[in-house]
Amino acid sequence: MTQPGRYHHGDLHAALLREAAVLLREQGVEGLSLRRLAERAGVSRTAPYHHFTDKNALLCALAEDGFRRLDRLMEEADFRADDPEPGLRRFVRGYLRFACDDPEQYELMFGRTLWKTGRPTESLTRVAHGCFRRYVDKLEADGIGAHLPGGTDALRVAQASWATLHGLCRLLLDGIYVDRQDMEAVSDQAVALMLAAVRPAERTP
Amino acid sequence: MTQPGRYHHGDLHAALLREAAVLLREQGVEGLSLRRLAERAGVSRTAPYHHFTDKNALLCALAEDGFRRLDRLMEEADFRADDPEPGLRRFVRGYLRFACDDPEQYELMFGRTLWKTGRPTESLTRVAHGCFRRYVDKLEADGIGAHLPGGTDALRVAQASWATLHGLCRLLLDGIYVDRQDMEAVSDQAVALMLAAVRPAERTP
DNA sequence: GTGCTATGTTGACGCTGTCAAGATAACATC
DNA sequence: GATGTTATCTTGACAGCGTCAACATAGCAC
Repeated sequence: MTQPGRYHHGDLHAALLREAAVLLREQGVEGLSLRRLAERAGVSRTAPYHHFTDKNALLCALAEDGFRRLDRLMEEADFRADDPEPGLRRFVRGYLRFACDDPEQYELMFGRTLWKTGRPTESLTRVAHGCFRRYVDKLEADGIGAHLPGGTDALRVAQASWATLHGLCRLLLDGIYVDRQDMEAVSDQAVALMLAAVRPAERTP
Repeated sequence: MTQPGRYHHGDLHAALLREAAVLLREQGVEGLSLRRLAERAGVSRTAPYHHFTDKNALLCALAEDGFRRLDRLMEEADFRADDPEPGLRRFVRGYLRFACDDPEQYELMFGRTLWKTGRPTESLTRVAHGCFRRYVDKLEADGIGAHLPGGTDALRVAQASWATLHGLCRLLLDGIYVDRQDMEAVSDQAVALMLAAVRPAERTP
């Protein structure tokens, strides 16, 4: 595909994304420069600009792939109404594993690079929101909603619980207040937290 | 202090930190370059290197200031044993306000820039950990520990609940799954989550 | 005054993203 | 098959960045 003698690359678009994913995993966003990327793909510095309007655009495409994988993880989630615990526990572990398997990818997906500094592509926003939407729907459809006390929106539970997961991943990956060896215990604690959220009505005053 | 005719600045160290805080607030970390900083302080490009070994060192100092302010917020926290809710609610609001008042500062304090990419100063690490330590101690001393079911460590509760707060801030500030107008509701939900965590023993099976 | 040290200066290097202008290949149309 | 259009890739250039080396100046101890 990348024949050396050819003036045209063949499928630079895909090659760039592929190489970018590798570079991201190995070096993080900071190590991912368009120039180095181009070099690895055996192409000149500015060639990528014919396939991505921007560095931002390329990163968005990369993050989008990540969200699609995360979405697949979402599909598999199953919060059974009679006892949500095992499903929830499996989901939490899956989420954490996703983040820990490729920290740089997770960072890119949820980090400030895209959402704050750069501007997220419309396409990226759609996929990312679809992923969250699926989580909310899952929570509702699988009957969690039925357990909620009056006035508590499933959306709020979704937001708060996702925040817990996300915060855990960030603290873990950046190594601030949680480190790798705490992971299991804190993960369990997070599950307990989230579980408690969906049945606060059972609390005794 | 910054008299134009003088060769020596007078107190460049402090001036740099002061100007850096402004620049950070206005433009974010991305807009904070040493060169621009030097220019604003009315000094040449490399002058800052006589006061900070590195850009990383300067950022660490900046973040350290933030942690000291956060620590003061920690001191004021008061989780009463008989009913932790109002204290917890006040604390959560305070934390969120802290993050929202100066998002860029919060980002710097907890972001990847310092903890992952750059290397945090020993001094920064000490202050940041002290801040968390105080939270754990507070939880324990204020009697939350007494409510915990056997085997649940206050440290775990601290980690999980801080993760919730942190995740909430990140989602909020980066504008991913939570936006400003959800803040109040999600904040309440977070309080409920954290509250549930400290009295799961009261759950009925 | 003499020397030492802290603090400031300019020059330079390599890296970055990105634009402009030109070269080449591929492909559609005649 | 020749021609024109378009997609793709090239080199050259620019401004910005962090940082090092070499040099200049001020302040302070002796």
